[in-house]
Amino acid sequence: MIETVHGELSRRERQIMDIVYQLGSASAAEVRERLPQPPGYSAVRAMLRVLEDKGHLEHRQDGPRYVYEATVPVETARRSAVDRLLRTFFDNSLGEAVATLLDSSTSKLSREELDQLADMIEQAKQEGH
Amino acid sequence: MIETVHGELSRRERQIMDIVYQLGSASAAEVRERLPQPPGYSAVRAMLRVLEDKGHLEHRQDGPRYVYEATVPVETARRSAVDRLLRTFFDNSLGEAVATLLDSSTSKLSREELDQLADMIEQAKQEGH
DNA sequence: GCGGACGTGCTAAAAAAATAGCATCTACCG
DNA sequence: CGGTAGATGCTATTTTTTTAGCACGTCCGC
Repeated sequence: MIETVHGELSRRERQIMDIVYQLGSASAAEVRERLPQPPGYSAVRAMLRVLEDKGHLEHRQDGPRYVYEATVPVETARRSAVDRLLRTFFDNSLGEAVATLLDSSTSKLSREELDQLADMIEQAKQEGH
Repeated sequence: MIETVHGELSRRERQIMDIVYQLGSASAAEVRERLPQPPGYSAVRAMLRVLEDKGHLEHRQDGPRYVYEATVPVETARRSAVDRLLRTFFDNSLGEAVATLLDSSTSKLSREELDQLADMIEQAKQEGH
């Protein structure tokens, strides 16, 4: 079982990885802007370097600056993040989890999205039996 | 915005909080058993104490031993964990998230569960318009 | 009642993480 | 050009995390 993002990372490292995943790719400055109680610029750079050493990030040169990106593709990281959430908070019950998502107050689903989901469930039923 | 569990915790602290949430409540020994590369027993106890100091845990006496529990109710922690996941990996798209859950290879949904979900979506449609 | 297994509290120490500072390099504008 | 803004690579230092150890208390079976 791979934990990919969480589990073995320190506090700041985790925060940084989250930001990088959220943005897709990011420069040191972009990361810094989004860090809570952001440390100095070089602190951020130092941590990016560490994360690169550990193999979690890689950079490419973009003009004058480095742009970092996760080595583990977002789909994979997402998958394991979901698994982790499921395990920790939903006792691995997919149903419960979907239920919580659906009644999320954070964001509303549009009619189309609901239809899409209904289709997906329908399809799951087909495949299921 | 409350991050409740993640964000401000150190590596071990996070691991411990996850375990406590997963179990509902736990003794030092139970936590230790589940920690990856578990440290010594007193190390675990020390961290539980720290987490209690910080206000994340509280304990009650259960016979001879302490049993720890999160101060923030599961529902709340769950909610903010979900929000975080949504933000980090799904660009706040509920639809995408549900989709990922549904095609999870980790666990299959039973016919009943699928029906339940269909109902929930139906209901969301009702409320929605 | 006595000894051991299993608790706890506290403290000290080792290890890791987080941060800042400096020297240097490069691109670009006036 | 020359200088300024913004990068980078290192290294040193401070702070936090993580861990172990010791002294003491309590419950239970023999």
